[in-house]
Amino acid sequence: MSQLPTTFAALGNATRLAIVERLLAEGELSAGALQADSVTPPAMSRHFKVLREAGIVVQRVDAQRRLYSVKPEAVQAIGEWVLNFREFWAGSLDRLDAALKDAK
Amino acid sequence: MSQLPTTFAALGNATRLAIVERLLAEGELSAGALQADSVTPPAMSRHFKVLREAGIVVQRVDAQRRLYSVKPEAVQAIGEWVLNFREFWAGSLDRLDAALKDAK
DNA sequence: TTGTTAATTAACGTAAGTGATAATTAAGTA
DNA sequence: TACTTAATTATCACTTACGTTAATTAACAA
Repeated sequence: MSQLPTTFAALGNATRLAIVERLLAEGELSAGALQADSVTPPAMSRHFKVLREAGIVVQRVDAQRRLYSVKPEAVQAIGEWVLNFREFWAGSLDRLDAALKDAK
Repeated sequence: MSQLPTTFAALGNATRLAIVERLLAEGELSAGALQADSVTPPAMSRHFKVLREAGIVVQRVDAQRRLYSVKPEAVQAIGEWVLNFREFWAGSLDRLDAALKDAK
């Protein structure tokens, strides 16, 4: 069974999407560096857990710090889902198919 | 403000993702044709509402029937979100950028 | 050892999501 | 006018999601 619904659900929260976008833009960051002003650390911690369990991020331990980064496969899976329906885009996206394969 | 979290949240449910996938693969379908065995019609109806309010599908009325179809922009927005981080894919997806623009 | 920093887990309250059955609306059809 | 079909809205029950404060774990520093 596909875990795409789980992936989408995890990204279906503004705080978590912002976390993922920062990690994609800036690379590996600690929980503290990702801390949002609008939410408390415990709440952030549970958002990280949701992202981990959805297979979107991985955690690396460095002393007291927890360093997070995005798993490329997760974002790639979304890209491929969009591509599966490329006929919908007037068949103009076939080039992406090869591009995604190259990235593997 | 972006409505991407709303889009992802709407697709973060297996029943709704299945609805969207059928509409993408088969085109416009009625609520009845989309009816899943595992859920009751009222539940399906509310799933349609979530998808409508997220801007993912549009409803067209034909007598007693409600015909649904996917809004291309919604899927396109997801594709563009993935592309925004194409550096993450080793910069190999630049061709998709043009492809998505062509589809507009 | 004691204190500080970083992050998580525990416990709790409240809001939102999801499902069911029953009732309602609206449009055909006999 | 009934009757049937298609779908939605109303109501209710239950679960999950999300946020808070307090407590705990783990690692480093004085």
